[in-house]
Amino acid sequence: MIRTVSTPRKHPPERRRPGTISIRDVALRAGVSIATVSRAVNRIPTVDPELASRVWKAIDEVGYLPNTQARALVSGRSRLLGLIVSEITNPFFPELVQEFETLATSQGYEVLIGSTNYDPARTESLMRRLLQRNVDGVAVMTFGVEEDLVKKLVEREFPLVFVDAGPNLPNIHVLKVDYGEGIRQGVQHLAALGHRSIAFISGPLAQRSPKVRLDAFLKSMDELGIHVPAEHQVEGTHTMEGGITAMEQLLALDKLPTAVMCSNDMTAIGALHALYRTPLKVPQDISIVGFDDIHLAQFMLPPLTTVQMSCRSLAVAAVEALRAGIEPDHPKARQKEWLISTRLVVRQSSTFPRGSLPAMSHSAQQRHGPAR
Amino acid sequence: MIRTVSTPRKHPPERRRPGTISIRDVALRAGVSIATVSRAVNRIPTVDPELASRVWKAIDEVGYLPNTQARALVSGRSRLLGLIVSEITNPFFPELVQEFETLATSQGYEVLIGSTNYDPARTESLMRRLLQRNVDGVAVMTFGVEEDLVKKLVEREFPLVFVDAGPNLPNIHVLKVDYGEGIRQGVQHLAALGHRSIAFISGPLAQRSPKVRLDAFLKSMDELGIHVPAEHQVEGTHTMEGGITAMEQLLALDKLPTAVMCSNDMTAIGALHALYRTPLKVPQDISIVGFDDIHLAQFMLPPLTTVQMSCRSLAVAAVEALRAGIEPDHPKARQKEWLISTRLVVRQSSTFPRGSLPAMSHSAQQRHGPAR
DNA sequence: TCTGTGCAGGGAAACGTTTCCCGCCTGTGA
DNA sequence: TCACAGGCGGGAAACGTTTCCCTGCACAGA
Repeated sequence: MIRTVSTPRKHPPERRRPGTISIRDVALRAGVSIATVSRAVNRIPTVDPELASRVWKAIDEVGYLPNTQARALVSGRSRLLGLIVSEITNPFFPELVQEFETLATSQGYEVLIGSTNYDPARTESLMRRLLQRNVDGVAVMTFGVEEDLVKKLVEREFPLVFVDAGPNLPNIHVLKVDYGEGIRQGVQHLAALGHRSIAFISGPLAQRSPKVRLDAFLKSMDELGIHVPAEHQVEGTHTMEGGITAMEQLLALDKLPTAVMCSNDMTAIGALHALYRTPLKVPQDISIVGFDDIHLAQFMLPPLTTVQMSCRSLAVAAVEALRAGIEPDHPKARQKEWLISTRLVVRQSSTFPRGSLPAMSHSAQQRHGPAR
Repeated sequence: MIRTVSTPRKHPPERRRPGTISIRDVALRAGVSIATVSRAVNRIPTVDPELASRVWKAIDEVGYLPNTQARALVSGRSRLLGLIVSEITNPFFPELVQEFETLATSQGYEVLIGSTNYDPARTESLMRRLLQRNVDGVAVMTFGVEEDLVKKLVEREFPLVFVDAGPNLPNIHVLKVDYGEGIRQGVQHLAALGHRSIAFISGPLAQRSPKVRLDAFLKSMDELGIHVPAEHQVEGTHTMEGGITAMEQLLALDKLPTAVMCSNDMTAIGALHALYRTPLKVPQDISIVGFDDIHLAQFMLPPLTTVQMSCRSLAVAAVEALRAGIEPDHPKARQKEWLISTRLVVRQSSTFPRGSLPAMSHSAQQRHGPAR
C-alpha cells in the first residue's frame, strides 16, 4: 500500500466488527488481486475459470459476504426499494407487502417499508429517510396520499410508482387500477338479482382512490338507469369502525336499501358487524358486497361477495415498473402505465332481495342463494 | 488532491444521481473544510457556533442530506435493525411491526423487515441479506423459529433479541413473556365462572412459544386440580383455518367442553367461526378465550375475552434491548432478560356454563354475563 | 525471429463519509 | 516581547467495494 504524504497513523482504530472479512481476505487466500475477486463475484465472463473457481473456494472457506454499503457507495445503486403504504395494520397492506417483498428480494432488492398513518409529519420524515438511504426507487401504494408530500422524490427524479394517478413526468410510473370493470360487475350482479335500491359506503373522499371507486359505482348505476339518492351514499373511513358507523347511518333511514356495496373489504366487514347486532339477516334481508378480496373476506359469515383486486398483480406491476425506471435498458423502460384488472368474486353475502324473485334461471338462483 | 502514481483518469464516470449533493458542496458553499461540515452535522461541540451556523445555512441552501451508506461504511454502524417475523399476514405482526418501526425510526434507526413464512430456505436467504446489509442488530420475533437458522448471526456475535428463549451468549437478549400470569388469569376467570371442562387449542407444538403457552395452561389447570383429558388438547396452527379445524374436532366429541382457551386470537376467531355454523351460542353454550389481544379481537361477535400481550411493550423492550447490545455504554448493556407481562381482558365471549350458576356475587355475575 | 494484436488480470482511483493528526492561531504568563 | 499551552479547524487516511487503465503475456502473421 502506498502512502502519499503524511506519516502512517500510529493506532489504526479497530472499527470493524470482529467476524467481518473483506474482499481483501479472499484475494489473499486465493492468491489473486481484489479486482479479480470482484470480477469473479460479479460473474464477469472474462475471468479465467480456473481462477474463478479458486476464488469461489476461498470465498467459501473464509465465509465472505460482500458489503452492500460499499457496493452501493461506489456503484451508485443501493438495491433498496422503498414501499410506502397508508397503514400497515390495515389487512390489505400486509398481503401487498408480502408479495412485494417476495418479488423484490428474489430479484436482489431489499425493501424499506414505511407507513404514513395519514400523518404528514411522519410522511415527511419517511421521505427524508428514504432519500438518505439512497433507495433506487419508491412505490407509493397509499391509494391517495397527497402528491406534494412526495415532491422531494419527484424533484430528484427518483423512479416512482403511484397507484391510480400521478404526475406525468419522466420516471413516474402509474398503476392504473381498472375499478370500472370490477365495480360494474358487482353492480350488474346485484341488479341481475333484482336489487334496485343499492347504497354505497365509500372511503374518505378527500383521497383520490376512494373518490374514483365511488365514481365508478355511480357510473355503473347510471348505465343501468338506477337512481342513487344522496342518503344512499355514505362516507366511511376504509376501516371496520367506519363501516360500522356508516351502516348504522343506513340502518337509521326510513327505507333501507336492499343491498350495500362497500369501497373496501374492511368497510364491508364493519357493515356485517353492524348488521349482526340487528335482527336483519345477510344476505336474505340485505346483500353486502366488498372490494379488495382480502384473505379475511372468505372467512366472514357469510363469506363475502367482493370485487377482487389482486395484490399479486399490483406487486408484480409495481416491482416491474420500478425496475423499468431503475435499469436503463429494461425492455419496458418507456411504459408509463400499467393496467391492473379487477373482477367480481361471488360468495354468499349477496342474494336476491326478500320478496322479489329475480327473473333468472333456476341454476343461477341456486348459485346466489343464501348459505345457511 | 494528490495523485500517487498513475496518471489521472481521463473520463471520470458520471455515476452520481444528478440531483445528489455531497458534503463537499456544503463545504465549498460555507467556505469551510468537509471535516468541519461533518463535525457541525454531528453536533460536535468544539466547532465554533459562527462556523456551525454558516454550515447549517449552506446545508439548507443546497438541500444536503448525508449519505447513509458512506456513513455506515466508515463508522462501521449501519443504523439498520432487522426485524424477523413469522408471517406478516398474521394480524398480530403488523401491529408489532408498526410499533417497532415507529420506535426505531424515532431513534434514528431504519428497519428491514423479513418474514420467514416458516420456510427454512427463505429464512436462510433472509439471514444472508441481513448480514450483507450490515444490520446493527436483529430482533427475531418469530415465537419459535429453530435457533440454528439464525446461527450465522449468533456466530458473528450480532446483537440479537429473541422472544421466550435464546442461547445464553453475550449479545443475546431475551424477551421473557410471562405467559403464566395472563393464562392463569384466564383459567381462573373461567374456573370462577364455574367451568370445569376447559379445552385448549394450541399452536404448532414443534415451535417453542406455542409449547410454552400450552404448558402454562396445563400448569394453571393443575394448580386448580382440574384434569385435562387428552382429547381436550387439540393442536392448531395459530391461524384462523387451524382454529376452525380444531374447533370442529372438539365439536365431534361426545362430550363438549364448556370453555375453550386458544393459543392465539386468530385461532380463537377460527373457533368462533366454526361455532357460528352450529346452533351453539357463544358464550351461553361455550365460552371462548383468546390470546394476544389483536385489534380485531374487540370487533368479534361477541367481543373476544382474551389475554393481552402488549405489542407496544414487546416493541419497546426489543428496541431497547437491541440498543443496549449495540451501544457499548448503554445503561442496560448488561441486562440479558426483559420481562413482558400479560393480563386478561374480559369481554363478552366468556360467561358461566349453561345450567350451572356460579358461586359468585351478583355483581360479578352481571359483569360476566352474556352480551345480548 | 520480430512486430503486432488481443485480452486477462493487477494496481489504484473513486464513491461520501468520519476521524486522526497536526499546524496554526489565540491567549496567557513571565 | 517572547515562550508556551490549548484548542479549533484543515488535510488526508480509511472504510470495502467497483471499475478504469495499463501492463505483460500469449499467440498469430510476416
